[in-house]
Amino acid sequence: MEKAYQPKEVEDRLYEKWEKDGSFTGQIDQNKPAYSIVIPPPNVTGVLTMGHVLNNTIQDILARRARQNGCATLWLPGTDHAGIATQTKVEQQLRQAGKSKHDLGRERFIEHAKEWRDKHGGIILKQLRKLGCSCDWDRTVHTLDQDYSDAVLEAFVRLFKNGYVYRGKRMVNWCPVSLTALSDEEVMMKPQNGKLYKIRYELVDSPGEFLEVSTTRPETIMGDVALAIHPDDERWPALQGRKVRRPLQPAEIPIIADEAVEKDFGTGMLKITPAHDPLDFEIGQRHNLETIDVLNADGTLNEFAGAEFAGMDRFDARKATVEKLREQGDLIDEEDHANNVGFSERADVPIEPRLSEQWFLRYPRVEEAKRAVSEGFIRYFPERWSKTYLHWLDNIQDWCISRQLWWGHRIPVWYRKGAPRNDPQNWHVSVNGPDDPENWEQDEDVLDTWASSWLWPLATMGWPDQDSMQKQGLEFFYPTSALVTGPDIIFFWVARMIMAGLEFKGDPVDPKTTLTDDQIKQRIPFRDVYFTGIIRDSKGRKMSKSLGNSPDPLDLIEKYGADGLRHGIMSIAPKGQDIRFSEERIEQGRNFCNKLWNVSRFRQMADEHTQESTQEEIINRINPAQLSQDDHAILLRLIQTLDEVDKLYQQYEFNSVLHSIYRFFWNDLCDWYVENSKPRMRGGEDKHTCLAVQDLCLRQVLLLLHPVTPFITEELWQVLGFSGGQSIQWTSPDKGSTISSALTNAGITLDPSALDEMLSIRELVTSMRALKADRNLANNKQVEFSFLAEDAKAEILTKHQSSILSSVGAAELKRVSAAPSGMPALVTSFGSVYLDLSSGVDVAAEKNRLSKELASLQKVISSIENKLGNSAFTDKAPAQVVEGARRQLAENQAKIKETEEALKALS
RNA sequence: GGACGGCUAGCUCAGUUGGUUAGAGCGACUGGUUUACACCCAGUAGGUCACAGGUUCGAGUCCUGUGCCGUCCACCA
Repeated sequence: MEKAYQPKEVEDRLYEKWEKDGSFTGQIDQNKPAYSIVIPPPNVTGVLTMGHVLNNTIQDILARRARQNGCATLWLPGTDHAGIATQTKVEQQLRQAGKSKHDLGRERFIEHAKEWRDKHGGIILKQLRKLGCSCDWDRTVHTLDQDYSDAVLEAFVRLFKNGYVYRGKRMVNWCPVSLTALSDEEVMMKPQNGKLYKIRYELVDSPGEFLEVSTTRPETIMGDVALAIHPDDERWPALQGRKVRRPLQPAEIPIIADEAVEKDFGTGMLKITPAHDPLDFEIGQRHNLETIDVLNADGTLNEFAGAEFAGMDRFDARKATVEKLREQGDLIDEEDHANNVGFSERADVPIEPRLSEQWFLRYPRVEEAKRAVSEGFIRYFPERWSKTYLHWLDNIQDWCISRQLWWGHRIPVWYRKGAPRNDPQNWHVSVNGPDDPENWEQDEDVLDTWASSWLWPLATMGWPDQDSMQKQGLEFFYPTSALVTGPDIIFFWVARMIMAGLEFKGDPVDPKTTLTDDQIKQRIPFRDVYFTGIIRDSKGRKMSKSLGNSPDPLDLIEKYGADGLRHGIMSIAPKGQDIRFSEERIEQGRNFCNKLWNVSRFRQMADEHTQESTQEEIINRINPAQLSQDDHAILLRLIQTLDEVDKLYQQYEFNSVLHSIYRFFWNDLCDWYVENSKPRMRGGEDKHTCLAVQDLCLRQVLLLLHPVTPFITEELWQVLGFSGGQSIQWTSPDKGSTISSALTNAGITLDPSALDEMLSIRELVTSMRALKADRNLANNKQVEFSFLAEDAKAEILTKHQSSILSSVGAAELKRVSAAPSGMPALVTSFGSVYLDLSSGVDVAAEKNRLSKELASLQKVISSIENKLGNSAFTDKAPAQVVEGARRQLAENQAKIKETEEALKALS
């Protein structure tokens, strides 16, 4: 074995073998419990980020643990077509070649985009393999696959037939760069420092008299169709029904009253521009006002804005209109104003509220979706996200699902040629289109990407085709066991998947009928949802391409190994908290693997029984008569750890899992047990027993760690001969109780007091080492100790003598009957320990040290005495606590006494 | 404006249902080639648990309020 673990020599080889052996294949097996996960499909042209590493490592841990536990396990991978993002990239690339999508036309553009996707796509799936992800790659799905596309259209058609889908002219969020409508969820509000302009409008019937109105968007004044005041506003008793002159594109517009106007904001007067503001649109509807749209789709002004501004970009036009108003004397005031502006998530430009014909979805099964989570049929980890989810459902708005793009699922609606489109009589809605296509033209728009990915758990398993569902095991694997994703897509994806599952899984249910609890349980797409945190850089900023603060996971794998990366990221991922990334953590993950490697190497150097070491065989190698207290203690700790880790895994407490394993493996097993086994292995009679105990521990540690660090654990599993010719993937760690009973059956009963004993011996060793270190004595300098203790304690010390000596670096630890004078002393729970220094002792320094010790003991004692002197405490506190305090008092008093004696002995 | 989360050692974080003297890793410092590992071992220093009240025999932990940081929702032109 190499001196240090070399991941590169192991990872690719093992991954290839696993894949070849079909380890990742999700076999339907009615004799086993099913365990399934569908991957949150990454953008097909995306590359692996740290977020993916976290997310997919967790999924892999769950999948591998399920396989170990004997489940029929499916982790289903795939990608989504990422409508806007991909189309934008392809268009960009065309533009560089001096072309636009219109030059190609729809068909050829899509062909082109597919080529582009196939060339640049799928990288991320290869990267996931590097990370060790155990996906069933034969079942990789893409949202634009034929079957998947059919499912998406089928869902649309069914929703349409049930009256959930409708077409309408409405105010939507328009992205002037991507030239498409967006859903509310795709709009991000950003605080902006803008200006609030006060503009005057002249009263038509009273020239020279003006009303003042505040606005942040003077470039839309040409679209004003009214001014509005609040009906109860007493400042303007007689304005209603009168008219003002619009200062740009002059026209007479009425003054109206509407409750939506805030009396206390600005001047209390609102200009109404129904084409460019959602609230104004509503008011316009109420008062039957006309709509003047002064903007083009790309955010430039159109001819209704007047020749002077037509063609100008909206932000240039803002400046120009302000100038014009200033010249006319209509600009009264201009002040700084902070407000929130909606930005397009993808293009990162302010969206325009825009009136347009779009397809909308009224969500199905909203009430059942709430019940699914509030009743715990679906469990959220951490639980608190359920509140966010429920709040959204309580305030749910219809979903604008049409996008003015070409890249995506084209809406399966055809209009009769030459007939008015707004009359549903002239519509044909079906998956395959009309039988006489020559008389119809299809809707130009495609569906929002999320309107395809919301079917992910269903459509990846063959829905809606009966044969495919049968073959792909929908009934077996659905509901999936767990979903691992970020809380940022609760609305985009999680909530929608739940509603889709409730609506589409199983036999259709009349929209008016509410689902029963049993139906809900069968239809939900997943049982547990684990929400990861967001990975931030060391300064707490979100990782992003533009900041360049996101490391390339592939570089990290190259440097630290996939296991190192996985271990590192998992150890810093508290449940649901954001994660502060730093490369040092990954380094620690690598170090952990190396430690595992080396303790195995140490074990192998002993060169015995490293073939065919099954659990039974290992236990048989133990000679019960030779078991030391240390053996008892480490086995007890092993059992504790097995139970603890199992519980933590079930709660998705991954960082605690690793912490627990770390403590057992590194602190207890390596630092203490293996160190203390060295003298025994020098040829003591109990060498074989000691090695067997090591094997037992190591074997379980590998099993516990395998989901997290699959490569190194598989490698060592083989090297140490635990395999019996089989991969580690199919063996689960034991429960504490099974190890216990296996030991009992072999005639081994563990002594429960061994644990405490080991801990106090370790404490003693620590103090003795510190006493040496204080005097600048090197660890390996063999010194002599003596101790003064009562018989019972002395017996224990004698029992542990050899490991104390080797751990501390001492030649002798002899019992004395009186305090030796002039020696540095240590008061411990075992009695007083004296360090024999051949050279002179700095008496003053020793006295100082002991006095400090005494003072701190006295402080502790007085606090306990206070407590015990308080009758309220002794009366009300549980007897156990009071008893603990008494015992503690006695112990500390004894220590004081000994310390005083030690002080005396110094002089 | 509303909701949620965070504030514990220089840094990153643990800290179960309130109960001994608040822990770990990293970093710092000191010492170290003992039959694995310097990607290691041993040890030391370092904390008014954000702040203010309250409940309690007892509060990092429970309650109320405040501050700061972060996230989400809403969107007064």
